Parts: sequence; structure tokens; C-alpha cells
Amino acid sequence: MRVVGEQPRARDANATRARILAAAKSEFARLGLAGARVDEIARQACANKRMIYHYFGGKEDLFRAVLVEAYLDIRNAEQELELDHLPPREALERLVRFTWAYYLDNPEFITLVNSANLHRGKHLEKSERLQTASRRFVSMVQEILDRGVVDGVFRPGIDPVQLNITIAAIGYYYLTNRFTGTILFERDFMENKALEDRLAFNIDTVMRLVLV
Amino acid sequence: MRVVGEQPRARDANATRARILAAAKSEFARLGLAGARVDEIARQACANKRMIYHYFGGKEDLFRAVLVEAYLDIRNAEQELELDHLPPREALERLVRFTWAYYLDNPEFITLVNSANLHRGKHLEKSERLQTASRRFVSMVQEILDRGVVDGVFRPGIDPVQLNITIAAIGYYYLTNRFTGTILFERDFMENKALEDRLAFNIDTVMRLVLV
DNA sequence: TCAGTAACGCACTAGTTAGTTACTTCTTGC
DNA sequence: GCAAGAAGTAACTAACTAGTGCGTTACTGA
Repeated sequence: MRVVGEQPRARDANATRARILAAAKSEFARLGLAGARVDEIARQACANKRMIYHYFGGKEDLFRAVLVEAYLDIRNAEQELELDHLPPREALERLVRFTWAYYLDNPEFITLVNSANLHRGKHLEKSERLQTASRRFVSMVQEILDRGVVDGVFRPGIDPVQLNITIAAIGYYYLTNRFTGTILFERDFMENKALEDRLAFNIDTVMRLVLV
Repeated sequence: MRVVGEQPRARDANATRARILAAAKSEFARLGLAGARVDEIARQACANKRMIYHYFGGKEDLFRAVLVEAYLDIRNAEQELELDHLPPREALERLVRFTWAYYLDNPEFITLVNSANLHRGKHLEKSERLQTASRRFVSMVQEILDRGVVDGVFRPGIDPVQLNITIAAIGYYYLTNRFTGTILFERDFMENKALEDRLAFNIDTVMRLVLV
């Protein structure tokens, strides 16, 4: 790995671990768990393959670590939205826009989640950190709904989990199936106008769902 | 493959081809393109591996054939719905119920589509058969929308492709991500009550989207 | 009936792949 | 300043995997 004449890289366990994790995220997202190659991950991380086994244990454990990190990343981003400062309608629209933008900006998140579910979720063991983050997220949506009901703009009785799933679904499905969609429906799913139209349609869908 | 003393199987090219295709669909759906094993597909099809290369050319060509068949299957099933005989509201609700039921009864369809898109759709070349079937499907939805507008129950200007995508999305996402969903949201996504609730929520979502 | 062809099967190969062994080099706490 | 352990490396292996060469067996049509 090291070229003759180069200085040996300064030893930095955290940096090496992080480089491996980033390379693994990219490769697992691109090719799936079975399609990704440990050697290629090591090469992209500028690390020796042995280090992967040293820090993570094995290919599947590395995949596990990538998944947990990906989920924590999105939950952290969601927390930074500070939706509780906004009026309920604006808060909800902002959540729909954020979800859409997050999927667009982090396409690897979608394929990682797909891979996790192809393997029936067995790499995402119950994690208190993740479940706490999810609970906080559901509470946040519940609070927006409650405030909307009090304000008389939202109808009561909406399940925040179902609403969450729907908000994710209408963006996620469009983007994850954009390749087959483009072929079957004979329109470019990724051109600017198409993306704007879809976002507008999704905001409309969610608003009609919750408004009185 | 053949046990001593058994009669050689009667030669039937169509049957062998079909057995290979069925085994391939099952294995590709279960493990993805990279995870599936050609030897295992041959074993499950009770066929010699050589026959896969004889009939289909190679692993990727076999995957291609599986994909096209899967799409033609769902489009055929959709055509048998005969929604044009129903009043617009009933027709649309029936479409939502059908889509949901189809994903539930054919879980391999979902993972095959996911795999196709992981590989950026390159195994689903432009196929006149598939595109014709898709066009007919979009027309069917367009016709329901038009009739609804004439009847004064649906609002005008709804894009049938966007509506289709949304109908698919709200069922597909829930089912494809049921494993990670069950862990993160701490509720069983597949128990009867949960499935009923989701279907009801989805019908509600679509109706609120189209009704005046 | 028999030659030609399509279906089928066995055994092999060349290349790949996750994981390991056995080592060297650097850093740090004392 | 030095022992001990952590970081890093190269070469290896055993198992696997897609694909093939080549021969055999059963239909089929003339």
C-alpha cells in the first residue's frame, strides 16, 4: 500500500476506522452486502484489509456498523430541524421537504436500508441508541400533530407513525425506483422539473391527509 | 443429479426453462443478484447448471428474464381488475387494495425491483412489451380520474403517473422496510391488525388526495 | 429406420474472495 | 529510555463460484 520513498502514514486509529467506515458505506450502498468486496473497501480506505478485521471483526460486522451510523446520521439531522418553533403547517411541510432533500443528498442511505431489509433486518439488532432516537422523532411529529389539532388546522386521531411512514414512502419510493420508473413510465425521473413536481405533489398529499 | 435406478426425466424444454425461471426468481428475490448462486438455482430447479447457460446465457441474462417476467405478471394482474366497469371512487379504492394485496402475496416482486434499481436498471432494457403494458396501465388510471372529474367527485388536474407512484409507494415502502421498521418503531409491522390499519390509512390518503 | 438435432449431464477450470498467519513498526506510560 | 501493546503490512489459504468442454441420450421428421 505504501509507495517506496513515502513517509509512513502517521498512526491514527480513529482516522483509519473512519476511513474504513466511509469506504464501506460507499461500497455497500453501491453493490449491496453480497456484491461489495472487502479488498476493494480496504483499497478505497487506503487501509490494509487486516485493519477491517481488526476494527470491525468481519464483513457482516462492518455492514452492521455502517447501518447504525447511517441511521444515527439521519436522526441527528432530523433533530436539528427544530420544528417545535414553527406553526404546525409550516413544521410539517418543512419535514416533508427535509425528508425529500435528505434522500436526494444521501442516496446511499436508501440503498443501505434496502440492503438491510433484503437481509430481513438481521444486521440492525435492537439498539437502545437507535430506538431512543426514533422515539424522540415520533414524539416530535406527535407534538406537531397535537399543536395542529389545538390550532384547529389538523384533524385529530392521526397516528404519527403512519404519517411518518407515508412521508418517507412517497419520497423514498420515487427515488429508489427511479431507474425502473424512468424506463417503464418513459419520463426522466431525475430532471429538475420532475423533481420539483414530485416534491410539490408530495407536500400536497401530506397536507390533504392532515388538514381538517 | 439423477439417482441410480430412476428413470431419466422426460425431456421437456419448456418445463425445464420454467423450473429454472421459478427457482431463479425465488433465489434472486431472496439474496439479490450478487448473493444468489447459480449452482443453487440449478439445484432448486432440479436442472443441470449447464441448462441455465443453454437457455438463458448467463447469470445476468437469467436475472433479466426474471425481471421482465415479474413486471409482465403484475401488469397482467392489473389488467384483470376491469376497473372501467366501476364508479370512479370504487375503482380507485379497488386499485389501492389490489396493489397492497399484490405486494403482500408476491413479496419477491418487491425485492426483485429493489435489486433491479440497485443495479441502476441496467437489466431492464427498453422493452416494447413492458412499455406498452405500462402505458395501458397509466391510461386506465387516467380514465378513472377523468370519469371522477365528470362525476364531480374528483378534482381535476391530477397527474395519473404521480398518483400511481404514490399508490405504489405507500404500500411498497411499508412492506419492503418492514424489518427495520419493526425494530425502529417497536411495533410488529406484519401482524393482522397492523396490516389492516396500514391499508385503511393508505385508502384514506389516496381518497383525500383526489376527492374535491 | 436412421440421421440430425435438441436436451441433458459430468467433471473441470481459472479466477475470486473472506478471512488468517506471522511479522514489523510506531507510540506511550512509567 | 524502554517494555508492552497498539497500529500497520504482506503473503497466504481454503473454499467458493461463474462459466465451459465435451460427451451422452432421447426425440423427430424425412
